[in-house]
Parts: sequence; structure tokens; C-alpha cells
Amino acid sequence: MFGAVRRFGTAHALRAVVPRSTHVRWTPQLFKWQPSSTLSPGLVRSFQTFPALREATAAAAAEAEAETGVKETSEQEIITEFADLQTSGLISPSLIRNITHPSRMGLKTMTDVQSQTINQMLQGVDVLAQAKTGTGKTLAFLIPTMQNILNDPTFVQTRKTGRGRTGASCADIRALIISPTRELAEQIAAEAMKVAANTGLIVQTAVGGTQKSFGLKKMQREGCHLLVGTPGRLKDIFSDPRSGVAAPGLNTLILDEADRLLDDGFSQEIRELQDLFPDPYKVDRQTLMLSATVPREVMRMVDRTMKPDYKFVKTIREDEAPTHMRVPQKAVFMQGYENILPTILDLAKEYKARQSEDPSLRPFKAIIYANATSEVSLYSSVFEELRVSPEDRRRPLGRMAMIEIHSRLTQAGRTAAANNFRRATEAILFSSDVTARGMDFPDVTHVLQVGVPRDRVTYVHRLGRTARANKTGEGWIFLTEGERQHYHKLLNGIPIEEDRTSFPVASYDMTEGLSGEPDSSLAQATRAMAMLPPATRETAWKSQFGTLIPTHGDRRACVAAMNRNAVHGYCLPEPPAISARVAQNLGISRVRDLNVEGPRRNFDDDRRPRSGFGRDSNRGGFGRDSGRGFSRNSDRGSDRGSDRGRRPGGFNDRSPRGRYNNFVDRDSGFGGRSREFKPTRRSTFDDDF
DNA sequence: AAAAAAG
Repeated sequence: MFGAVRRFGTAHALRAVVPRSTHVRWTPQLFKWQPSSTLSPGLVRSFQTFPALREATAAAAAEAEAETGVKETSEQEIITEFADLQTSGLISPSLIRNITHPSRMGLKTMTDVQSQTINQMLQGVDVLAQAKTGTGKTLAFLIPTMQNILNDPTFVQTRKTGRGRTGASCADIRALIISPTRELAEQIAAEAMKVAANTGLIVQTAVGGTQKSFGLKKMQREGCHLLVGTPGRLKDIFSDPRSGVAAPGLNTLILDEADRLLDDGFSQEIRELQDLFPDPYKVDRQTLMLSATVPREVMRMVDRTMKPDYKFVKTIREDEAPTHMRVPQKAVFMQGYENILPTILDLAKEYKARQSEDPSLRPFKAIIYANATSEVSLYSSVFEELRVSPEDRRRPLGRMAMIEIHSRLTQAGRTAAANNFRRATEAILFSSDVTARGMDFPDVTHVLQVGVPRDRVTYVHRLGRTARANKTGEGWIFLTEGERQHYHKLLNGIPIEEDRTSFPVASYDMTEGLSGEPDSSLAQATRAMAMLPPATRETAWKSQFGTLIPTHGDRRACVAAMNRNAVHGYCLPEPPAISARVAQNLGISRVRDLNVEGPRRNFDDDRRPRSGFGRDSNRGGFGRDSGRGFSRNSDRGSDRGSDRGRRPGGFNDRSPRGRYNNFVDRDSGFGGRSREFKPTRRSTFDDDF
């Protein structure tokens, strides 16, 4: 019913907004794309580096031209300015004023996603929008969603009545926005509040890590029309009948970062959440999904929950070419992980020095991504140590702000970190993947990634934190030789150039000792590391181990590399001992140089002989000589009695490959009898991801 | 031992 009203209200002006470039219509039954307009010349130009995609789009354009006989829509028919949305009667003056007024958001021209989807979304049709990171997706769904609420005759504009009261109810939520991270929810809510200012629309946030009762009281007091939140807390609130919060007339459901929300970890929760909303057959509900990639999970959810006449809008334009095809990216293969902090420090120092000479360079504002929270925290502490050090010569980056963000901080700490980095002109943010998606930090000049990210999409999203809003940026990834294969496989096709020359510190062999120069990055980073509590360093080392094993081809080499890193990077007297159980879970319990704590668990089952294997066979690798040459120990180690099981004549020594495979299967769970086989999923429409 | 997200 509401949908009908909305459609009627805006129908007259719909033709005014004409999609500018590819507007692809998805027909679920046919599984076929039907391009409804042709491509701009700029679009084709942007694919010069991407032959396959170029051919595909050119073919689509030709097909569309043959069908319609129209070559290119004239520019005049396209609404690209926010102001024109008002003059055409599509969007209310108050919303447009909030967006365009210099003292407000100060925006003038719409991005491609905006000009292509606002129209569709205003009609009340379901939309699946695919657009690259940093192209203004948030505003694209906020504007029509709010306008649709305002258009609704049952929406009663409310007014402030003092003491924060508005007279609005929290039991009549009209729109719900779901985000995969708390900070992204907060960011969306902040933007929504700017757009909604003085319209009577009330925006609230519901995320975990905050006091539930506090948020509820606020909603009860102020009311709520548009709620932004994370899945867990939203589910909590809507399944609690005493919360007083309800959405019996929910008209719009938005899944931001839909691919993430519908992947393994989240999909169940999203489905349960959807069950808490009114039946869409009784209350007309529009579903909007926004995503940079459209994998199968998303299509499955689209088929299940969206109206059959939904639109699939895909935007590609020259100035919105995917970040990872546009931004210069370099890979540095380091001597070992012990070189990481000196290398990053060198990069920052070098840029800062250049920037102070060259006013055209923006201040250093970098994000450093690591794969484990404790690693993030440790790196941050090292740089903080360099910052607060009382000795000036040990303050290589001056007073540059060092900020850390990851799930192990309190929510207040996370929120503050995100806001501080947003506002900072010169700073380093040490981050886990909490900020990888959707976060909008203005003017990030560098994105640095330590180690191979967990998947390809994560790499691209992290990189997407830089080079936003027509700014430039650069991406770096720091790796070791052991990861090379995995790196190539995962990021194949992304134009990353290997850099062998920029950072001598990256290839310095730190087992040689640190020579002279106290102001070298090597010495500075190492000194700062040594200042931190050993327990912190041990924890981080163990976590890093956990992330590295799956990305390393050779587990023995990985253990050797991490042993070196423990001593020369983490400045520990010897590699921390890992419990036998953990070692087994990691699939490295039989790697000779591993420092295993306590008695070894015997992993042989009764179908196999128990020749001197297992117990104690790998201990004693770290003694007085622990500071160097762990890999060499293994060669000597074969002479020890405790290693009998590995000597020639042992049951498995003759076919090392077979033994290794057997071992890997059991310990890692891949292909083992107790775990199910999990095939790698490829995105269905991940074009350039 | 490995992000995130409900306590």
C-alpha cells in the first residue's frame, strides 16, 4: 500500500533521471543480462588495462544498440546535480539543502551510483546495486529512503518538545540499515543524521559493545524512523518484546556490504533477523542490497527475498574505475618478518622527508593492516613507543599520531579511534579488518598490508580506504618468500609491482646483528620493540603464527622464519613455546624446530606403528644457541637419539612426500576424515575483484 | 593460533 503511494507520488518525474552508463537488468529466470542503455566512451576507455572486461562491455553495448537503435543518451536528460533533484520535484528541498549547502555537506554533483540508483529506489522497487568501494553508495540509498518516508502520508512530522523529546515513537521504524561492523554502522548513522537534519526524521544506532538499556532509553525518549545497526544487536532488540522497539510498518530494509552480510559467518543471523520483521506480503517492503561484488550467496538471498521485478544496477565509469586497477601498488618481499617494522618505519620517514620538501604532497596518513588483532596492537605499541620516547633522536616520526583499532578494544575506544583517525591530518592507523570495508577516512595516502590477506576481496576493500573521492593514494604489501606462491595465486591479475629497491632495510639480514648507526630504522624499531612487555610480544608472535601457517607453502620453512622473527623481530630470548595441542591444530607438531611446550601428544592412531615417534622427538631445538640458525639445527638434530623415528629405516622416511601429505591431512583438517571438504567459492559477478 | 559479530 505504501509502495503504491510512493510510486504514484514520484512517477511523473521518473523519466527525468536516465542511467548514464551500463544499466544492467537481471532476469532471474533467464539468468541473462539485458543491458538497457549503451556505454559512454569514457567507460570503454577505463578498461584499457582490462581486455576481457573491455570486450564484454563493448559487446553488451553493441547488443543494446542493435536492440534499441539508440546510440547514446544525450547528457541533458541526465540528472547529475543534487540541486536538480529538487527542481524536478523528486527530493524535498530540506534534504537537498542539507546535502548541498556549503555549511552542511556541501555536495554538488552526484556520483554514478547515486544518479543511477536514486531514481530506482524512489520508485520503491527492490535494487541490488553493485558499485566499487568509495563511490558514494551510502548517500545513494539514504536519500531515496528518507524521501520515501517523508512522502508517506502516515508519516507525521514531529517536532522537538524540549528535554530531547520529539513525540516520535520508537515502535514505528520505517527503515532499517544493516552493516557488518559497528564503526560502519556509526558512520552511516552520522551521515544519515546530516541528511535528515531539520526534517523531523529521526535516526538511531543499535550496535554491540554498547549498553543495550542506554540505547533503548534513548530510542524510547527520542523515537526512531531509521535505524542503523549490526546484526547481533538488532536481533537482540527486535526479539525482545519488552524493548518497546518495533517496526510493524517496515518499508525499507537495506543490507550494506551485502556480500559480507551474507557470507558464512553472518547469513544465519540475517535470516533470523528477517524473520522478526512483518510479512512482506502484508506490509510492502523494499529491499536494497549494496555490494562491491555479487557472489552466489547474494544472488541466493536476492532470489529468496526480493520482489521479482527487482533491478540489478551495476555502475562502472572511468572516474570510478576499481581502486585496485587505478592505484599504484607495490609488493616488497622482505628477508623475514623481523624486517617489517623497520621497513614500515623507513617508508614513513622517507615519505615525511619528501613531503616536507614538496608542498604538493599530502601529509602522511596511513593505514597498516595486519591479520591478527594482537599483531595490530603490538605494531601500534612499537610506533607509540617511538612517538613518546623522551629521547628526541628516538622520535623518528615526531609527534605523528599512532592509533590502533580492532575488536579487542572497548567499543568506546574503537569509536574514538575511528573518529580520531578520520579527523587527523597526519597519523598512522594500525588496524585489523574492522576498517577494511566501507570506512571513509578522508585523505588516506597509504594503505600498507602485512602478510597475505585472508582473501582477495579483503585485499581490495583494504586498498579501497585510499584514493577515495578523486584523491590519489598508494598501496603496499609486505611479504616473505614463503608466501610468494600463495600471494600470486590469491592476488593474481591485480596490478601489483614487485619492488626490490626502495627499502634496503627490507632485505637486511637481521641475524647479522645491528651494526652501528643508532638512528637507523633497524635500530630504532628494534629498541622500541624491546621496551614492550615480553608477554605482549609472545602473544603477538603466537597469533601471527596462526595467520601465517595457511599462507605458507612449506611449514618447516614457516617455522624457521617465525623462529628468526621471534628472536630478531620480537626481540625474545627464544621462540615462545607452543602447546602440543596448538601445534597439532596448526599442523606443525612434527616440524623439528618447533618449540613445543610440555610432553608431546602422540598423534599416531592404532593403525600405525609407534616407532620412537611423537613424544619428545622435536624438543630441545632451542637451547643456548637459540639465537640463530634454527633451520640448521634440524640437520644436526637427525643425529639425536630422540629423532630415531625419522632416520633411514623408519616407517616413513623413504617417501617424504607421502608422509608429509598424510600428516597435513590429519593435522590441518583439510581432507581429513573428520572435517568436511570445503570448496573454494568464486564470485559469480566479481568482474574485477 | 587466525576479522567480524550478542552477552
